[in-house]
Amino acid sequence: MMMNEGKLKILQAAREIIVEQGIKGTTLRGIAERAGFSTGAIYHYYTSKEAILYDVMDEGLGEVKRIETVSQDDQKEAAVIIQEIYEGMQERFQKDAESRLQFYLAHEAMIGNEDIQQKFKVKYEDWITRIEAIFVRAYGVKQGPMTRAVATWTMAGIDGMVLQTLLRTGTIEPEYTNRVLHYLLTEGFPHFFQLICSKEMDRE
Amino acid sequence: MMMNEGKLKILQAAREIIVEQGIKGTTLRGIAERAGFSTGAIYHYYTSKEAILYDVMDEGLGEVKRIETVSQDDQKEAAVIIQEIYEGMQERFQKDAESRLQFYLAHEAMIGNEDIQQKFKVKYEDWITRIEAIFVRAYGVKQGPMTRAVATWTMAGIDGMVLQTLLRTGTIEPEYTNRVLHYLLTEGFPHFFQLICSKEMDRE
Amino acid sequence: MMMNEGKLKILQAAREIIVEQGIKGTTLRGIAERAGFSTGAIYHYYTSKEAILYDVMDEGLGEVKRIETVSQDDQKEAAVIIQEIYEGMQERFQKDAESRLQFYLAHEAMIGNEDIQQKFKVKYEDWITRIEAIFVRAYGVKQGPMTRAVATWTMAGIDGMVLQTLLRTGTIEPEYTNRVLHYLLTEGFPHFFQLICSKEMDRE
Amino acid sequence: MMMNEGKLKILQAAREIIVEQGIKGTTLRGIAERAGFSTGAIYHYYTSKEAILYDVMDEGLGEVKRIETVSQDDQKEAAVIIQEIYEGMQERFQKDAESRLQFYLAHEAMIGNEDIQQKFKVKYEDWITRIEAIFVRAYGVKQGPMTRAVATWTMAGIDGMVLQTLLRTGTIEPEYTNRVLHYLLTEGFPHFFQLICSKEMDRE
DNA sequence: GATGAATGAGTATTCATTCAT
DNA sequence: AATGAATGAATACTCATTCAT
Repeated sequence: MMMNEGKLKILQAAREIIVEQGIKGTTLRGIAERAGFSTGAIYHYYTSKEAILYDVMDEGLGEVKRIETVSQDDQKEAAVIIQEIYEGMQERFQKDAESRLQFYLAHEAMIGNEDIQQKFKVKYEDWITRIEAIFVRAYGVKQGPMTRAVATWTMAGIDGMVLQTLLRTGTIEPEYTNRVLHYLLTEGFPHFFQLICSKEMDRE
Repeated sequence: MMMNEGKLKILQAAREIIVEQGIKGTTLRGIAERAGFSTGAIYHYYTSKEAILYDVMDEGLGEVKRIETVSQDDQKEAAVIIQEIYEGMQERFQKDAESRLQFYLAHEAMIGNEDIQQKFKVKYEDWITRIEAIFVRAYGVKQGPMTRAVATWTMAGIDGMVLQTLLRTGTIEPEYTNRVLHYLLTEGFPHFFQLICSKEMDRE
Repeated sequence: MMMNEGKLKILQAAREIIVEQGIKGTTLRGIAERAGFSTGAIYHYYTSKEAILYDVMDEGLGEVKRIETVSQDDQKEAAVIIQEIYEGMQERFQKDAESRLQFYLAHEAMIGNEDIQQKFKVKYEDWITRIEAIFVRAYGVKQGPMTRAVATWTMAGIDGMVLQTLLRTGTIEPEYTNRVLHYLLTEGFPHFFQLICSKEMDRE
Repeated sequence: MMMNEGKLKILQAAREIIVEQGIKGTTLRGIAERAGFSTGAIYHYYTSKEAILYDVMDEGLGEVKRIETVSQDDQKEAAVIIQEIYEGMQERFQKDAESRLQFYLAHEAMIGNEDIQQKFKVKYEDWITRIEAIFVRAYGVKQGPMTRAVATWTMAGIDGMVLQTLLRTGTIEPEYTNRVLHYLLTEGFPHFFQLICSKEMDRE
């Protein structure tokens, strides 16, 4: 998707304003001003405000990696991989602006924008698949509905923690939740998969 | 808090419109029309739109129990308690409209509404404390930062799953995520607390 | 003009609010509340807000004496009479609320309310006539266009000083303006009338 | 201060409506219509109705000289100077629209608009200072609290006469009040200052 | 392409007035 | 008489969109 300089400026401006003011507080004039255009000029690049928001969402969801693909270096031990994902999540919690944009877009999607809903579906599939792949490699388990389910809950847990961070609920020190996360990744999940495997075997 | 019929009609109308259109799309005129009032009549019950939204939120967050307080019947076995909380969560995932309202309010809180932010803070504290209490009783562990941390993650997981539900990501069948939830509650968490306890002892 | 208790309460309330908030800020509901009535009840006493304002003006202008009629005690010396009028004016400058009401009504009259304009005309005639009478008696001059003109300027000066007081211009200490007023009344005006009289005689 | 055509149109429209209907009756829609704009267009020039009124006042009070600065031509005799100020006042009484605007603004200031109140304070100081300077030069007296006090009363008298004119009290023919004004300026005030000076000397 | 003035429908809010009770 | 809920037109203000230049 070729995108000229003007469009990029507009998108960047829109993203910034959405993060600062929310979609409700994002006006065309505000976007134009921040992008360095006149209000009228915007219409040379986009036919409507709606169109801009659509592209913001498109780009916004596209850019976010959330969970980086773990390097395909097979030599790495499980512990290293887990450490990497742990640090990745930690980093995720810091990215306030990006998370904010994400939740604002989710909000828009919920209101009924089906295009965005479809994009979210694809994105979540991608994110969860990546997490699942990491688990499969790190824990040496067979990929299947249960690995997917664990990955889904992991994704959900991250979303929920980010939400609490954005809402500034401050109900607990990160120190403790991090220890839980670390334990889950290094000991809880492995143990969990063992239980499942043995159960599955029991069934067989 | 006595609440007359007019206020109830207005709140109900506001709630419905928020769920359908989001807070952005919720106009006073819309509320008035759906409540069967003229625009001016609204002001007999509420001094501003802000005040209506505040009440919607107050009621909205107040009504939602999310995790029911576990009955104080000490005779119950851990398994029964866990089953109760499991079913409570299941039920939670069904309440689409209520969840939607919750996320819209969260959105508003993020944009900067400090009243709502404060409410959320209080609510999350309450919810998490309840979950923690259940864990303490069910698993027979001592209450402390780690029980709180686990409760916080549980809350986060639920939020994240509700979000995925509302976004209709449909990345996995509920059957599997439910099994993960069930395992976590019945075996994962107990084992997890054991690990922590033994670690704590090692330290000593 | 018989006036029942309800009407009096309403008028008093209206007067107070006008003084505090101006006519613009005077609402029927506000009047009703302060008068201890329901909004609807007002309409048993007055057919419209306009009618209330009209009565406020009627009463308002009627009550104000501005320059009290000097007692008709002929024994008094000029100096005493002048002292009385001087003190009357001093007192006038203190009556902030009453002055305020007066200027608000004048404002309304200027906007085009002809009834009020007529009332003001009558009132000013009355006020000026009183001042003139005092001058005639105190200075022992013959009543005529010139005594009237001096009285008119005196009235104007008082109005202007009250206006500056209400506007809080604070351009000078009352001490000095009072001395000017005192000199004018005790020496300036007598001298002034002498000059005129001699001029008039010159003409003859 | 560059002021484009649109702003000027709006100010002119606002001024006219204020004079016709008072500030209370001055609506944005009314201004827009008379200025030949749509309601929204107004906001390209002014950020609020408040801002328009502020500019009206700023211009309104700024333009009004009331008492022109007497030419600094030292050759002029006292009589000439006094004649000039006398004619200036005469002219003042004619400017109905301008005076009306002034009283409407004063009304607004009294209601509590602190910006306008401040402007009035500055303006009155300026006006009175000018009158005082004229007196000092014309009568050859030393500037001090008493010259200021006389100037203040002169200003007050003018205001009061303008008020009576606007209210159409018509209690006396201008012929007579003008004669009083003329006598005051040419003989009353000089004599008055003599009296004061001699009194001051008596004290010493 | 670019500008920014102009549009007009839409928003929350106010308030004199009405009317069923 | 009295209430106060209800009305609806009016108010200031916003903003996506258009269009002459």
